[in-house]
Amino acid sequence: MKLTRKEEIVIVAAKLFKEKGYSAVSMRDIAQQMDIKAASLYNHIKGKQEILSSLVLHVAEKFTNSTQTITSQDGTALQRLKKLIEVHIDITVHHADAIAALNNDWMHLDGQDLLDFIAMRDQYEENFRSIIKQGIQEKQIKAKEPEVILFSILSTLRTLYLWNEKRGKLEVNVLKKELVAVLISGIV
Amino acid sequence: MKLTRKEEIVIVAAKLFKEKGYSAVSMRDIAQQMDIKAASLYNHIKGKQEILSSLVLHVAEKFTNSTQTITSQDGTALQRLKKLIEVHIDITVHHADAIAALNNDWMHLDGQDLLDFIAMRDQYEENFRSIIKQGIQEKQIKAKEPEVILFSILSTLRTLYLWNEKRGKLEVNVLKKELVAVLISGIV
DNA sequence: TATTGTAACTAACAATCGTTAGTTTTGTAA
DNA sequence: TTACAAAACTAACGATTGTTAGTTACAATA
Repeated sequence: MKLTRKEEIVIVAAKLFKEKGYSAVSMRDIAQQMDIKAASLYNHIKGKQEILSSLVLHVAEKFTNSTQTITSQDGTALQRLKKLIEVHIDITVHHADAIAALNNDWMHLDGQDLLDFIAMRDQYEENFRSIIKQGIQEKQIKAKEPEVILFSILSTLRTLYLWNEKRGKLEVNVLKKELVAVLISGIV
Repeated sequence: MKLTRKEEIVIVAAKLFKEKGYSAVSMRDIAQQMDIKAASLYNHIKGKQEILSSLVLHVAEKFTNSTQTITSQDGTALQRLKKLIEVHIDITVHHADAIAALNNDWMHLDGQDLLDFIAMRDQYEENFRSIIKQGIQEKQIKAKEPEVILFSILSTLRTLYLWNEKRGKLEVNVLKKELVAVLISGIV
C-alpha cells in the first residue's frame, strides 16, 4: 500500500482544505506541510485544480457506485434505505477529509469536472429520493413530504465528516446502529 | 426600514460569500456587485474582516439570545426541544445568507471575534445538549447516545439554509411542522 | 563507471489581493 | 448660492497568488 507522491500531496491538501477551505490554502501552504518548495509540487501534479478534482471526483464516484448497487438490489424500500445510510457512514468514516472538500469546495471545480460532479450529485440524490418515495408507497414510511425526509437524512449524513473526530470512543458499528435508529425511528 | 450603506454592503457580500466562500470573494467582486469601485467600500467599512464579523456575530447573537430564553422557560424537555427547533428554523429562513457564512466561514474570523464566536457556538450546543439529556432523564426521549441525537438534529438545522431556496412553495409553517415531526418522531 | 529518471531546488513572471492616499463628484441644508 | 458632509473616484502600494523555466541532487540500473 505504498502511496505515490501525488497521492501524498492530495492527502495533505485535503487536510488543509478541510480546515480553511480550498481558496484559503495556497500551494506554498501545501508544500510547506510536505517540507518541500511550492514549485516542486508541479513535478507530480498539473496544478491546484487537479488536486481538488482528484480529491472530490474520486470520493464522489465511490458514493455513486455503491448507491447504484444498492438501489438495484432486492428487499423492501426501508431495508435499502438503511443499507444506503450505512454505506454512506462507512465511506464518510474512511474519507472524512475528502468529504469536507466534496461538501464545501465542489463549486471551485471547473469545466467538465464541475459538470461531472453535479451530475453524480444529482443522481445520488435522485436514488435516495426514489427509495423514500417507494417506502411511502409501500406504507413503510410515514406519508410526510418526501423532500423533507430526504433533506433531513442527507443533511445529517453530509455533516457526519465534521463529527467523526469528536466521535471518539464511539465505535463505527455502534455509531451506525445508533444513527440509523435515530434517523429512521426518531427519538421519542 | 432604510438600510445604511454599510448594511447594504454586508448583505451583498453575504450573497457572494454563500456562493463561493469568504476567501474566494474579493473586495472588487463585492464592489462590482454594487456598481462602485473597491476603494469606495472603505468609506463605509474598515475592511473585509469587518464585513465577515458583522455578518457572523450578528446572527450568532440571535441564536444565542433566543436559545437562552427558551432554555430558561417552563415546560417539559420535549416541549422546549420543539420550540428550540422552531426558532432555529425561523432564524434560518430569515437570514439564510448570513448563516452560510456562519457555517462555512467562521474560521476566517480573527482575534476576539473568533473567540466570541466559538464561545457562543459552544454555549448554543450546550443548551441543546442539556435539554436532550433532560428529556432522556424524564423518559420522554429514547435512551440513545445523547451526542448522536444532538448531532443529527443540529446537522439538519444547520444545513437548512441550503435548502431554503429549493423549499419553493412549501410554506414556513408547514416546513416547521413537518421538520419537527421528522426530527422528533422519525419516519416509520 | 556512466546513464537515466525522479524529485528536489532557485528565481522569477504576470495577475490579483486588501488597502491607503489624495481628489472629485454629489446631494442637502443654510 | 454657498458650505459642508457623504460617497464616489483614480492611482498606486506591497504582499501574495498560481505557475513556469531552467538547474541541481540523488538513487537505481546498465
